[in-house]
Amino acid sequence: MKNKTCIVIVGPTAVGKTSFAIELAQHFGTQIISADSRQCYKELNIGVAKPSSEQLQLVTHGFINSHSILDEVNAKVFEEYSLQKVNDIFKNSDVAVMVGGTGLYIKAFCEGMDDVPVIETAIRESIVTNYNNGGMEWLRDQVEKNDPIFFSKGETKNPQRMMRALEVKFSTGRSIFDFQSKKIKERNFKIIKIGLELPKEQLHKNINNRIDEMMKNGLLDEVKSLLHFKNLNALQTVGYKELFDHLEGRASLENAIEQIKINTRQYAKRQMTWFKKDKDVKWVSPGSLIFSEIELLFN
RNA sequence: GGUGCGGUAGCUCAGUCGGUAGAGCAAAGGACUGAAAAUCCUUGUGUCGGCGGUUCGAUCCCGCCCCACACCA
Repeated sequence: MKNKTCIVIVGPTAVGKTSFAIELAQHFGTQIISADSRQCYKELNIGVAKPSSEQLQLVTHGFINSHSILDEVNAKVFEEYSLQKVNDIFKNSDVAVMVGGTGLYIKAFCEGMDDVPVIETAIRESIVTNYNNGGMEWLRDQVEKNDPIFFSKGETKNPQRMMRALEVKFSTGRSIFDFQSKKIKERNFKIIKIGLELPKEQLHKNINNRIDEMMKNGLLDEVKSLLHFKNLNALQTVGYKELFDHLEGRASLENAIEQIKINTRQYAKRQMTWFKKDKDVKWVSPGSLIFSEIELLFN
């Protein structure tokens, strides 16, 4: 019998996850683990809608400001980080709260990633360089030659997936599909998933308001200070990439802001596509759920 | 008032040497096990500005009108 429970709060950006999770954590007297692929970077603040310093003082948050944009962060890193963190929390509490919008990270935490050996950076870099020079033609050619299994079953129009397949093949001699067991890892605690949902019009209103707020709070200055790092993976981020375009003369400020709003809506849509597929999620509208109802879900 | 250039999908525009039309973006839906706020896939009927004329047939040619922009007066 599992006597520990992690409540996982999911939902699209700007739906109200942060404050909901804080209230929940306070109610249970516990801590929060963020599951957000951008809020973990200490250099990114306004544009990633990080909890305020006041909020961070109310409840201890893991995976917030825990990494640098220079670090390599990915789903596997998150799995290891979050499992350790949740077990720390369980030493003092029966309940932990996870909140975030990065579906893959939450999946990694709940179900685990298959173990693939770490790839040498030299291998990865040479693939990226070759792809930049040779394009999709080179990539498809290499995948067809080196990993026919992936070539027949994988996404052969998706450069990121193909590069991943290639680096695994070059590094281990095996197809990435060999490593993918599709087995769900057993966790020694119970997981409850709650999805926050709003009507689309309301969500879009929240998104627009939030972005206008970010601009008032100085997002442009924050982005300016990060211009040198624009090629880092951590800065392939909505709110930053569009303002880089503006700072480098490819877009007016007005158009850049409009583009942030569009890209954020599209991001929210992708998040909903991901979370709606997860049948374990219990959907509620923010503010409508009483904590005692959540306790009922424990059994 | 005159001349010129336009008026085609929500937006920007292409096109049909006359046989009722298509790209990009947006939008909608979806996928996604080490970049995931990333990456990728699928989906295009719209009085082709209005009214007439020519024609078997007009969004395309002709006439008039309306609207926008530019220049000249």
